[in-house]
Amino acid sequence: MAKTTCNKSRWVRRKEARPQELLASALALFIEQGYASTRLEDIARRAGVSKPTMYLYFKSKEELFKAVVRGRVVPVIAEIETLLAGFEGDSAELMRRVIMLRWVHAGAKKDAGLIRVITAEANNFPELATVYRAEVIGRDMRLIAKVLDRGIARHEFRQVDLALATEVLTSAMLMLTMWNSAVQPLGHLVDDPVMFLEALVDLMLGGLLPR
Amino acid sequence: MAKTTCNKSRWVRRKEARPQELLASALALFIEQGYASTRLEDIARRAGVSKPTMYLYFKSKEELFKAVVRGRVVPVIAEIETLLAGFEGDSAELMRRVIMLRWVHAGAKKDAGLIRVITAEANNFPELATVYRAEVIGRDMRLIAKVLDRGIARHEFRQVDLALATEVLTSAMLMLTMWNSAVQPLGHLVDDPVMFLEALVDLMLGGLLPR
Amino acid sequence: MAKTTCNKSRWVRRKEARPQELLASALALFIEQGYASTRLEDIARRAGVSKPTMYLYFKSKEELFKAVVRGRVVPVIAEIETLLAGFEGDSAELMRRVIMLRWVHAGAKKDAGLIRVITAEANNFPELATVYRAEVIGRDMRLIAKVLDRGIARHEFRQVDLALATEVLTSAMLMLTMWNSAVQPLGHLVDDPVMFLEALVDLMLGGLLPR
Amino acid sequence: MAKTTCNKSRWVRRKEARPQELLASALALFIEQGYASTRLEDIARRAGVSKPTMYLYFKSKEELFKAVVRGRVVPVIAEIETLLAGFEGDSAELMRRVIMLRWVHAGAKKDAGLIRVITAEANNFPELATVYRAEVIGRDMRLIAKVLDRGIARHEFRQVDLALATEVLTSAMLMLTMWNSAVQPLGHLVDDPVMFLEALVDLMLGGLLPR
DNA sequence: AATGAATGAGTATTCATTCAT
DNA sequence: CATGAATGAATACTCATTCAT
Repeated sequence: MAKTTCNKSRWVRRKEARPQELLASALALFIEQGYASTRLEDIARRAGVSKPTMYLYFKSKEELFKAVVRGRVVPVIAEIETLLAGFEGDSAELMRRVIMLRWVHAGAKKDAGLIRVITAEANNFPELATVYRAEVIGRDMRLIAKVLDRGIARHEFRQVDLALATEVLTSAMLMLTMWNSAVQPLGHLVDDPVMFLEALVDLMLGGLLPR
Repeated sequence: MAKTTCNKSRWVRRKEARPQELLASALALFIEQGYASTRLEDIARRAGVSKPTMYLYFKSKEELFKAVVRGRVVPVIAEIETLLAGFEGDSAELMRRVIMLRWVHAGAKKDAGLIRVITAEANNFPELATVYRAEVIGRDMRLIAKVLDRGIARHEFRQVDLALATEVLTSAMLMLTMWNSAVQPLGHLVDDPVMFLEALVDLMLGGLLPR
Repeated sequence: MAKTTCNKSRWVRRKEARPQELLASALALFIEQGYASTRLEDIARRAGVSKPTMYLYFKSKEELFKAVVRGRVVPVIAEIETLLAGFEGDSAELMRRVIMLRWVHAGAKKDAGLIRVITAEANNFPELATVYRAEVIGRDMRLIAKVLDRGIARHEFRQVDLALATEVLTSAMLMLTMWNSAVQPLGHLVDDPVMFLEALVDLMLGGLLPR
Repeated sequence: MAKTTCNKSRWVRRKEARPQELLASALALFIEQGYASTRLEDIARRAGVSKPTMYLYFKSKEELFKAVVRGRVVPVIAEIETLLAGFEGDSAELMRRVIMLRWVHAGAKKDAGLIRVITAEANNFPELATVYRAEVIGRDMRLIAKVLDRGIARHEFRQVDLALATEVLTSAMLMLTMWNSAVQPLGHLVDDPVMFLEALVDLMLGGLLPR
């Protein structure tokens, strides 16, 4: 059903695809240039439509931005959550896998750069920031928290403060995401994301102190 | 005697102070609203001058922005570096102190939010991003790297990869800075910065695994 | 039937006509007030459109000016050239006719005042001046030169220096044009253009010296 | 008296020289760039003073311009007039001399380009144009008219219309002046001013028709 | 549904002009 | 007298948004 849309014609398919094309175009440009610096006209052109067409689907530039953000809110890490629901094995390994998966499925993708835009526009779009914080980042954190919780419960991890440890881990991951998406000019804060993440996990698990 | 400059006329002359006032005003507004959304007029008003006055000191909005960023480049953590040059004692303690100092002296200040703006505008102002990466963030990283290096040399730390460990630690710190400056609407990613940093240090040093 | 385009709404669409209307408006105002003193807004208003509309057709005030000038370059005296191609009769008469025709068809028209603007802005728009000199004035001169050449070849004129004689004749004609277009305030340098031209021809042909 | 100004000091001399320096600077720049495009600041700099200084001597940019023009009104051709008052000899020769003198003493000088500016700004500064027309050009014309009158009276010239012949001759001369001052980009309408003038005189006197 | 054409409300920037010293 | 500092009033240009087709 739903997804089977036996498109009567290419034209009809277009009609239904338009919003998605616009959202994708907007997302890409917002990430590249920021919200304020991105011209509606460029978004339209990139989506292969004319400027006024956007107004058929979104009430304003602001609404378009909101739609872009909300579009990211839902689907991101749902899969990861299920994937790991049934995991057996030690929590250190689980942690490693979760973090890597989350990177591959989300952080590494170009779209992840949206977090940069939202952070930048936090004061101009408070509600957006709030929603994003709650739905996207919050979900990330819950993911991490679960793993930590499991590790502690199973005495595989020290009894650290759950909330704080979650924050620390998430911070490093998010920073990687932001930086990685900030394209060329910032120069890699991080040489190789995967190695960075491995080091993160290693340090988080084993600490600096010799044992 | 006499001429006790009681200037209360239409305007006041303060050649010396003006640039600093303008830079401060611009910095505050850029952090609050981002580069593109900040109107020159607002910067001027906040600095207590009229719009054209800025052009007496800066050639354009862009130059003003660059000056703002360059102004941050030099002084930030010079003090910390000296402070710690003569430190005696174990490296774990040193790490704790460095991170806390850096927070108090730099990250906690409102100005630190500039990193958000630069990250956001990285593609629009590549040179700026490069400079900032090299001069400001780079210095941060060198600071951390020194501590790690010392710890490893003295066998107080495990023999981790220096570069990667530095990246991990710095990332978490920078994320804290960005988030903390993103004011209200993003909601605290981090409840209490100091506790966050303590947790960071604790985890970094001791790891999650029980010993 | 039906849709008899009775557009009386906030604005009207006339893609085809607009550029010409704008050019005409700009030409008139440039001639009246000069390039620098003419405000884009006035040009727009006079053309019955809003300011931004001009940017739909011309990239900048400068481009608009260039277009105005280039628009004059082509068509001016083409007709005269053909008209006179087949002329039979003595060269004195031909000279008289050419000069009068050129006046009626070009110099007497309001548009001719453009030469004043171009002369005034010669240093600010060198390329324009060059083009105008070559294409418009140059054509005028070639016209005159042909007549002179013919007269000399047929021994109807003295064997004067062709180039110089052309310059002299053209100068007087152009001055008439400039002055005539400079409207009221300069006071007529010339009382009656036609009489002026007749005197010019008469003097040029017969000279002052009695024979 | 008057002109002997035994300047007490260099400083005092300065004070008296200032207006002249400003006028000269303004004249040069107005000729080069036109009235509207010339910035007060540039005029001041070229005169070696600061912007506000001009306001000590002239009420506004407009007044400065007027002063520039009025300054030209008086002295220009006074000398020529006297020089020729006592001329003996035939009028053809007189005509030649007058025109050449007038060129050397006035038209050839850079300042003569002012006529271009005034022509350009005729509509914006009507009074100026009127004054200039009457005082400067008018004097030129009277000069020519005298010569013509003399020639006709002495039966050395044909009995042409005095006013019209004057206009024709003056036009060519003025055009030469305007063009010559319009610097490089217009390309010489006239290859060599002196040869141009010789041709002018020759044609005016002898005409094109063979005798 | 889609768009070419048009515009209102800005925004950075310039420049003649004026204070206060 | 002279000027560094400051500004009000413009002006070119941009951009999100809307109309009419």
